[in-house]
Amino acid sequence: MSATRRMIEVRDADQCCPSVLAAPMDGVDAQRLAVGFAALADPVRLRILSILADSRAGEVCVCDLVSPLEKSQPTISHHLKILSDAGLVHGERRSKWVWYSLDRARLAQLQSSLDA
Amino acid sequence: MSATRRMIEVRDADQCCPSVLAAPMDGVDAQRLAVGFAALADPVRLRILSILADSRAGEVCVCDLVSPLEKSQPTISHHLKILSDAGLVHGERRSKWVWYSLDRARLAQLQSSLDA
DNA sequence: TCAATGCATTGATGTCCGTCAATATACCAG
DNA sequence: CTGGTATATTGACGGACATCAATGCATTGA
Repeated sequence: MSATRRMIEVRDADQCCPSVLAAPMDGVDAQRLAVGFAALADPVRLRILSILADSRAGEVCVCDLVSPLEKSQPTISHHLKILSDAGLVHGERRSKWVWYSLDRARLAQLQSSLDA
Repeated sequence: MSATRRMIEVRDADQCCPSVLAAPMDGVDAQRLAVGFAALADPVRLRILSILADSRAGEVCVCDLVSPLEKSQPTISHHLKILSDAGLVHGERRSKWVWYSLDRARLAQLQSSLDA
């Protein structure tokens, strides 16, 4: 899988944001939403999002996450892949480093699915 | 455990809603938030919340959940306990039935933890 | 070309979770 | 008290997940 290929699967505007409270949800919508919240259901991943949100440049490389989170580098990569599959972050390779940034729009979608 | 005892552990207003995006989160806050999102990270539980939100009286008994969700009664009870422990629903016994209702304030807390 | 660095993937391990059958508990009607 | 109904709990099973060591791949610099 090439680096330039990795973005095509990320998002489809229609399939992301049913509302929990607006109407009875069918199993398919519920399953999709559950995957989104599952990405948020881990303290390491929440802290990754938090660090990304707080970064000056809006992005950080993996090497800058390992030490503050006190997890191994493979573990951090694992969590970044889950966040990336959920559309919450995007990674871009620049020379030796991969820079990850937050997708605030995707986060807002999940948030709005909880609208009253 | 008696029915009247079950409410004491439910909530403490201070411990529920750190913000993901406002500042770097410590592990304790992240852990607490992750527990909240984990309660939302299952399609059956999301559909329970959805059914509760859509109910006329604002509450439904367990017996009204089993058939639409196509899960066994113990499974539904299991999910209701998880939602209850997370403070997202509350159950009240009235005669033979236990009526569950949505805690919209708790849901709003989780939602606001994703504020930009 | 070679060694070093940054990141991803694989494989293994222990733990947690969703599910249901069986059982227990609570309540009510008779 | 007895039987029936509604819900909760227990125990067991299979699958998913978090974690890390080892390894692979890509990039850079010498």
